[in-house]
Amino acid sequence: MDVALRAIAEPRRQDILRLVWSVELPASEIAVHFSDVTRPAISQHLKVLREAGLVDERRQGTRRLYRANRAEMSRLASFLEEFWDDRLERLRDAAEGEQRRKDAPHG
Amino acid sequence: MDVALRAIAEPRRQDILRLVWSVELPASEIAVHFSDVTRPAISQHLKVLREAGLVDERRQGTRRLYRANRAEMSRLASFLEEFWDDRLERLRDAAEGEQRRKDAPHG
DNA sequence: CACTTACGTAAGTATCTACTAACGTATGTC
DNA sequence: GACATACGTTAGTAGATACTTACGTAAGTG
Repeated sequence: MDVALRAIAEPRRQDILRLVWSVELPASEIAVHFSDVTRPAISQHLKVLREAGLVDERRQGTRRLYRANRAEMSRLASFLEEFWDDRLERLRDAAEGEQRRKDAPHG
Repeated sequence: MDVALRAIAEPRRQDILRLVWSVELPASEIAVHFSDVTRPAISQHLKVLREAGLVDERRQGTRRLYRANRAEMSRLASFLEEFWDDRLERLRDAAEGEQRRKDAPHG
């Protein structure tokens, strides 16, 4: 999960993800959209995204078609939402421990 | 926004955020929870989190009390959700162009 | 087969980053 | 004032990372 979070923390990879959000695109066409960077750099970003599960790859002849994996993106959004989750509050409680009694005695 | 995303991509800072999610804690007490790292390291992480707007700082005597900024975390979660948003789809459409017609219309 | 196309991979580099040890600073106590 | 406490900051370092150029490879074309 942290792998995916770190992958999407990079602006360049966010741009790539948006490009292939609902269209499948070959690597070369993705690279064309970024004039300030070489094709191998994009290839490396695609590798990071693929290993993070954020894009899927499909081969067609000599081409490799990429598309965003929305399910994985959804899990990523859920991860952030879980910061608000009650289950995590209980984990936190363990860390708080005595601190809580001092500040607000139950009653 | 990328600042916040990059800030939370670090597991150590995720742990810190969870600690101060609903309790205000002084820096030293936060540091105590991490035995494999020194206090200055935590101090530096707190700076990153503060500059990203993910925690608020309050001074009390010689101590500095930290607490998570839930509003900013909420905005961060929204940012990820916006990947699904129609507004972004339109931006992407510009990049797609004709490609869309050739493939299947997204139904 | 040679040649091209489309792409990943390797090697090298500059920059970033998470960390430690040492130092600086504000507040409180005597 | 001297001293302790709580904390940030600086300088330095090992490792990660985003990039470039050069090379490797698999699939198509003649």
